Amino acid sequence: MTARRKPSTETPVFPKPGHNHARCASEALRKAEAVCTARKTRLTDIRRQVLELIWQSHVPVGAYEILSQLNAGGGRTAPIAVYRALEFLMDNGLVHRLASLNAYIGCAHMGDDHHAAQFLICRTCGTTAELESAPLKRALTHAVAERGFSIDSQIVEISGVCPHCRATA
Amino acid sequence: MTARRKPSTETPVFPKPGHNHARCASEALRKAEAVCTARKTRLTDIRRQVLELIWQSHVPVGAYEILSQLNAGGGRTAPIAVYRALEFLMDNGLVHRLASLNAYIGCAHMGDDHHAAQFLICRTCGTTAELESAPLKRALTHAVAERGFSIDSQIVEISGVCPHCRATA
DNA sequence: CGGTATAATGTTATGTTATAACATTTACAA
DNA sequence: TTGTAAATGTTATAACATAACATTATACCG
Ligand SMILES: [Zn+2]
Ligand SMILES: [Zn+2]
Ligand SMILES: [Zn+2]
Ligand SMILES: [Zn+2]
Repeated sequence: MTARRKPSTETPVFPKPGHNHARCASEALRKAEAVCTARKTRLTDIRRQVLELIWQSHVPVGAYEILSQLNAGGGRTAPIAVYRALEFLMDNGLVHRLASLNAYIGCAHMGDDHHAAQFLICRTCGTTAELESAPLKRALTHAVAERGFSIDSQIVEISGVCPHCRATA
Repeated sequence: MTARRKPSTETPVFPKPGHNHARCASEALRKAEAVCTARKTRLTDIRRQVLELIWQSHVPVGAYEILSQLNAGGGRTAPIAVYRALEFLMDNGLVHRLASLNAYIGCAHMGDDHHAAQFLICRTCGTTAELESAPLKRALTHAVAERGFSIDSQIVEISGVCPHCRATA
């Protein structure tokens, strides 16, 4: 009998170049609707548009890049509108901000109310994925507690080269 | 026989409110000189001034705050000069940038050529310390390798309340 | 339905952080 | 000393983010 890992403990795969991303995006939007319904918050037009633009890829996108895409058709949306939408999306756990890039990415675990995310950022293709390593989380919690420090929030952003770019290089 | 930890494995202490900080600062400047000598780089006036300003405390300081202190006596230094000094100091491992604060802090391990630092940031007093946890480093390295990712650089910034502020509250 | 409170968005302006491009000066060594 | 590279000066602008206040949309109650 061959031992097989349970799905829940499998190491997540880094997003592949040719994957069906339309599916990622539509799934994300569907989940976002569900989250907002559950939380009795409103996924308004502009908020949905921003979320859709963010989910165009797994590459983090800057606020002003979102803005220029919003205004591509001659719109006149102001920066603040984008930042307000981003604030809403982050408050509702739908989007994360990457401090090392000043950019935003869709949350891969909507509704799971994880507030502390760890990221892998490929410096070659830009693709970014959440790490979600329990051992890492434990090591971090332990190291911090050992120093008498109490955690509010954390940022873990790891920059490097993703498996696909390594293979291609 | 009471077991005592070896000094090298002792958990570093978070900077205490009343400590002799003048000593921290002078030590830091002395080490910085040594590092620059060893690396055959020059700790020029402006670079030293910026480093001294950064070492005024264990609270990270913004580039424009450094700038205004430099210009406090009627100077006319431009922002770019500060950024160039910061770039030099970071390249030489004398200063770190905190992405979550857009601020800079003196490196606690000058000359040890550690390029990956982890930080604890007190949201109450602002005091920030390097974590340098080997288990955390291992967990991180392992989690990343497991996903076929190769690391270039990493950011670990943990925000919370330091032991002294907890005690005071 | 109509009124009212709250949430969301619009509008304008400004604050904050960081870099580009090119000129000039300084340090150092051949 | 004189050529060269490093450092700094000067001016302008890019990139990221928020303040303050007006207006509009939404939901909820009577
Ligand atoms: Zn996808
Ligand atoms: Zn890649
Ligand atoms: Zn000190
Ligand atoms: Zn504190």
